[in-house]
Amino acid sequence: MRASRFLIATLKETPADAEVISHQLMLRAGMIRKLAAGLYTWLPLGLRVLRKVEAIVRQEMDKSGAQEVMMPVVQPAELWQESGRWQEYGPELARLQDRHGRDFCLGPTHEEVITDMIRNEISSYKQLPANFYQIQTKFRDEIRPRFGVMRSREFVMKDAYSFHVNAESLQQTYDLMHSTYCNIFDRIGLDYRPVLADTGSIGGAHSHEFHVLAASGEDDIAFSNASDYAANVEKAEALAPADERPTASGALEKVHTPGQKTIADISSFLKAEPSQSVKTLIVLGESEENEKAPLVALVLRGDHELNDIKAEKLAGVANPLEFAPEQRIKTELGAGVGSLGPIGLAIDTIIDRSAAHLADFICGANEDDYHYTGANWERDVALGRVEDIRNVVAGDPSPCGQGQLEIKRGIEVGHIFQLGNKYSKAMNASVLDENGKDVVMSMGCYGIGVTRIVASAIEQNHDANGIIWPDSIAPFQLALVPINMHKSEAVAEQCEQLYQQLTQAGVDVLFMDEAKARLGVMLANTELMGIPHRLVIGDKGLANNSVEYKGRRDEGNSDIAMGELAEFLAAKLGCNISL
RNA sequence: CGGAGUGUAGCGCAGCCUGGUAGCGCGCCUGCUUUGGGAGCAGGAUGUCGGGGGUUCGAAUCCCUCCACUCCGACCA
Repeated sequence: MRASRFLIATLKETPADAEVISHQLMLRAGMIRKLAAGLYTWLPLGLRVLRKVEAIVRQEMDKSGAQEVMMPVVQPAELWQESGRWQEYGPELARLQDRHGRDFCLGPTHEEVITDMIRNEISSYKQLPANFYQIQTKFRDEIRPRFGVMRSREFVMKDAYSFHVNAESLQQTYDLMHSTYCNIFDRIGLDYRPVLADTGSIGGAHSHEFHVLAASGEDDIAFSNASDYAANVEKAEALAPADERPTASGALEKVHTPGQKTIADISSFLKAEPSQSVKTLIVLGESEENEKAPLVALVLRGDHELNDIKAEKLAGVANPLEFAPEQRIKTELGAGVGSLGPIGLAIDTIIDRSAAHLADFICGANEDDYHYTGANWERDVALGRVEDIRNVVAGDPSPCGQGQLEIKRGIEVGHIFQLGNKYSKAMNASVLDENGKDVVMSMGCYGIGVTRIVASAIEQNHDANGIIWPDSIAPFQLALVPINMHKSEAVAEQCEQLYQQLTQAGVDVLFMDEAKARLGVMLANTELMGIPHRLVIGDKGLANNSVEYKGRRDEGNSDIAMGELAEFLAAKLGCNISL
């Protein structure tokens, strides 16, 4: 590509509304432009990267045996009503009507459409297992789009759906997708981890997320420092402490704690560690329709955080989790939220494993401005139902039994699920088995955020001068930079010849052929755009029969003799070049 | 939706408090000079000052209202 015929839309200054580095650099390098909140135009430079990511994803999916299809973005409401998600999905599902008043939505995902297709097209177990994928635009009307294409409303996703006669077959394809995803992220060159995950609103049993590790990530990932165990913090189990609970050593005492409400208040007021106290959260319990939900108390150690997802899955707790209104707490429990505790509490109480392990702890006395010290389970209050309801923290023992947990931030770029028969059952998608009997298919689904990969690659690969693309997805492999081309026929000729030869060898070259462009501008642009390899051709070098090479991560230039250039570039670019 | 903030040229911003000719830097166009790391000089183009309403002789500036966008919390690839 000749720079004179390519839109180089670099910016010197960082646009004010870009927060994270990948968003800033994508704007500055001229990859994307914002059209409206969460909607981006991909400029030629950005699209080149996006296409390279797509190509890798497509190759690896094809290699796994999956078949590519393309489903509509606009989907009829009937299918969503059939699966129940027309109601379940909420305002994130963008709905619209056609001119006849028929309801449609913009597809945020395609389980319904693929299941509809499969139930019509596949009727025998002999056609299974089968895995279909597409790379396509999705629309989710996110509450708060942010970070550029990292969380946009319209984005490109690779989504795949597999169909099976039984759970074993599903597990096989799931494992195959797991390794396919690893291949994809390995090839792109990302620092990532597969982690155990919650299945969320898509539903199903087993699930892994693939996270790119980056400080700007929106998820917390817990890792074992001694094994390859990794899980989303939402999902990571907090084990019960292994040792015995200490025995009570002090007497239960009620102390006046005027105005001390938060754990931090109480701890400093009583000169105790937050970990020596418990906090008591009141949430709504499960209820029948039209019935007032009962209150349920959740008891955690003072320094721990409630894990909503764990809590709302428990029997007796409303799903989704909802905190009780303060007014109800006050009237029904007789004390405000700052003074609650398990002792003498007349509602169902669920105690976190770590809180259950405390002895001589501090808790609210269920009377405003009073707390207990020296409280002990069994002695002062029955130790009722004990569950895991907290987020793990760094230093917790790993649930795998080896080592301790560390916590890092991750960007979710892929997610694989075993859906089971959630959709196939609701939509009556079945095949005949070898006995001629109807069997509802099992399904798996597998997503990759293609646009998000582009942003996360930048999050992991940049410096003060701009983007540093991994070779696998760079918009151009090599920048060809002439010095004073308009003055030197030798430079012009040599560049033109190199450009032709490299292009013919299949190398993606950006030839900075704008005659009067200043060197500094060209160099700054190639660095900002993150082009991994660069050749600078000038009269001085040519006089010595050499050109200058610099890798994007290299400290300085190296002079390459013309005679050795072909071999040198072939090694750098991993392809055959003859000059 | 709740909380915080911002809308002035393609981008980054000043002007607003205290009403009176719409500005600066970068970018863009023309010419000349320059050319081994974001050039210099000279000339030039570009604005419904987010929209609507009000106050006023007069509004970018004051008041009301609507809209958009960004950031902090719940969603997810």
